[in-house]
Amino acid sequence: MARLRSRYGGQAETMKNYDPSKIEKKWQERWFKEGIYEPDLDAAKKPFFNLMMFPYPSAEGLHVGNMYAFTGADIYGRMKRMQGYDVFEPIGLDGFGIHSENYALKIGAHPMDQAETSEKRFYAQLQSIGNGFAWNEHVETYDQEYYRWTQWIFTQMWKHGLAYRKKQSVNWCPKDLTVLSDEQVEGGKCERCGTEVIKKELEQWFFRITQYADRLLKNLDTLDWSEKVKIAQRNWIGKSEGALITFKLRKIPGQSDDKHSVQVFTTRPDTLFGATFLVVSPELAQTWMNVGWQVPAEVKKYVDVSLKRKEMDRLEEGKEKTGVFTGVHAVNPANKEEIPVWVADYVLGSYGTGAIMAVPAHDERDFEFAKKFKLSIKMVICPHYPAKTCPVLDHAHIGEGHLVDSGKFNGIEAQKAKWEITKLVGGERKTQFRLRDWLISRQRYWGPPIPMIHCEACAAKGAGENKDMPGWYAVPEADLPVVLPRIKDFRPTGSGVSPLAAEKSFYEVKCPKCGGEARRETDVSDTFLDSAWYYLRYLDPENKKSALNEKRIGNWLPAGLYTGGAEHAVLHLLYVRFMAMALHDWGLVKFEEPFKKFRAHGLLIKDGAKMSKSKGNVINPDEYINNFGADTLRMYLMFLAPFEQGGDFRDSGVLGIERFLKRVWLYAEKPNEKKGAISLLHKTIKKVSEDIENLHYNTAVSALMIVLRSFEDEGGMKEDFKSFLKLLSPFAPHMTEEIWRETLKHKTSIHHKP
RNA sequence: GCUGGGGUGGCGAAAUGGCAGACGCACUGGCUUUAGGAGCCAGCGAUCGCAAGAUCAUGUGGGUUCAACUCCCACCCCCAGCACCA
Repeated sequence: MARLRSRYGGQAETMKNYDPSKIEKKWQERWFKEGIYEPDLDAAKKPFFNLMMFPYPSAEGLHVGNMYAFTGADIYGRMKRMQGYDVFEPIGLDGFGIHSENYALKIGAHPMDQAETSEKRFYAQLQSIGNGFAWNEHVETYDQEYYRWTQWIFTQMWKHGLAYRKKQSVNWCPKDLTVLSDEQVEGGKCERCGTEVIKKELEQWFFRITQYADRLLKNLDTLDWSEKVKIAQRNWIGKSEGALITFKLRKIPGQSDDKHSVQVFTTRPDTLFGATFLVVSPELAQTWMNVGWQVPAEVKKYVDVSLKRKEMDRLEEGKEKTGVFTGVHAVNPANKEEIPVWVADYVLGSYGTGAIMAVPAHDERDFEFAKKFKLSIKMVICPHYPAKTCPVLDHAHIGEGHLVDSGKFNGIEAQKAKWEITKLVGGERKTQFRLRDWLISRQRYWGPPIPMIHCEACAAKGAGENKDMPGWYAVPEADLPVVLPRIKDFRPTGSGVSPLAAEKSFYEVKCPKCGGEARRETDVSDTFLDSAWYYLRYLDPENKKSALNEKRIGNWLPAGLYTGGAEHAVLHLLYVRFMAMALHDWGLVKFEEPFKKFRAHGLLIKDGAKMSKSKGNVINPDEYINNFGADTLRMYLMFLAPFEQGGDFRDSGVLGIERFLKRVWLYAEKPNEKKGAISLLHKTIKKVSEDIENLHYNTAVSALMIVLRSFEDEGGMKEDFKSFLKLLSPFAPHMTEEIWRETLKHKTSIHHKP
């Protein structure tokens, strides 16, 4: 970079004609003044909501990767405007949350001050990239007038029975003394300091996203989204059709009777006759111990050790399976055989019933476990039926076949006997999802305080807004927002509560019901709640009466295009769909799906690695904009590769685009007005339109280069050059505007909708 | 392990059944210039050849076709995400 700067930085002579530093700022200011990117939100006839994921301003400034994403989205929007749409392209800051708080901690600033600094810096940078942003409609998630409504949404969740509290284990980093969200844990280690994450039992708030699992899954089929994102969501939701089957327990140590039983979930009830043992999760074994079952000491020890480790670590180390026999036996309800019950950490407490029937002959994991502990393996599905040559297995047979050793079901195709066998043993069909409820509370400072109040007196009387959770009340709407107080020591406490729990003036509050002494919730909500509804607020950010402007929402949404990173495939993009469905069910919005079309952009690579701060290969766009101009950088970024593929950033490539734009500039000064190759221009108009529609910006740029060459060599009429400028204008909005209005003397902007 | 994307010159990439390498970077030669790391012109996959031209070439091995980067089968490698979900 230093070399490039010395090469071009002060070279007034070479920059004499085309000086982006002069024209870009000028047009940015004039566009804003003229309001050319502000559609009429109430009366637009052809609304097109061009939405892009808003950035979290946690780092030193805007990253060239952000600029890549925003420019790519902007080009699409600019084409839509040329096609006659009223394009609305807002931007904002996702400034609440752990990312921003961690950055403030790192540099020793207060998050409130840091937010102010970052906001100025980000908005200045976002101005400089030349997008057609609607600056009148920005939102910042840490703004009181914004989070007031985030809190309101929380209270609505509560009122509709979608918010609840439950004790649950969470990720805990013992060095940073903080809880971490799942996405901040990488391979069992803290994303920030690399310390082994442990788990901690804490009472937490959850949103009942699982209630929407089926709809979230089904609607995917109707969406025009990047296929990889849809697949990731399907896997994450993880629907399984199976059966719940009950096994009676016997010989329970410390229990005199045989009344107890255990229920398992299986997708393969057809293999029931082959179930030769049961396995329960350490969590379930713990509950048995809690009610006084006298299990052997080694079982107790195994359960203790397993529970101390995080589920994720258990899975990671799980090449070699571990487990112990509990001493308990169960009866296989199909053939009445008595089978042993083991406890092993390969069975998860959080999925299904926390217990499985093990069919080693037809399940890889059970097979491995049975081999290791020398448990019996009984084949009940024969792939070569009726030739009864089922050999000794060296791996589980999970494929198809006919049942054998299965009583009256012998000879039947396994798949067909599934539900018959379930019926025989009194089991029930059950659809199971992998999706878990959304853990929404954070024991941190920098977020919207959860707007809930707990009253001991009411709880004692069993009073409250939810009979399952006596004593809990939502903060009344008139009392919102619950303002996040400025406190001196905002560091995470390490004791399982938010720093707000040390602020008496914050948590001491009157009960909204009985008026007695009550305590405010001191946790804040997850930053993903802020971003689950931000796009709705863009349409009326100043609205003091309501979170949503239903009329405008009806006109502008679902959004025509949503773009962003694929890393949010199952986080933000799932939460935002869930939220839209909830709002839909409450009658506030008309759609269930907020984004008709979603496209994930690719990642920028530098020196063979993904750009990231830890790798030290992050590019700040400012230097490039200062030296070459935003137009050059925009166009260079788009020229790298197809937008959805990402690109390989290298300094030297910028020069090619700079040369091209200078030639455009020169040509505008001294056009070669001969007839030229008209059919080439027409083909190019078609190609560029199609390429932009498909987000193939790189080939659109190359087509424009070919046309310019043809103008230079063979000439082109003025009208043809104007067409060319229009095609170029989404990529280089400032320079084309300068030529359009200053050289060609047009009265209105080249970016005006026709 | 599963899922998705990908493998083409020195580099980023085009071409989705019809002259492989468009467009750009880098590089080489020339012109211009007081000079230029500026601009312009030309060349630029490999091998052989003074040249015309010939042969080879899109991860590997097979196949379909008059014709394959493109379609089919098997395999290898890279990137991203998920990962004992019963």
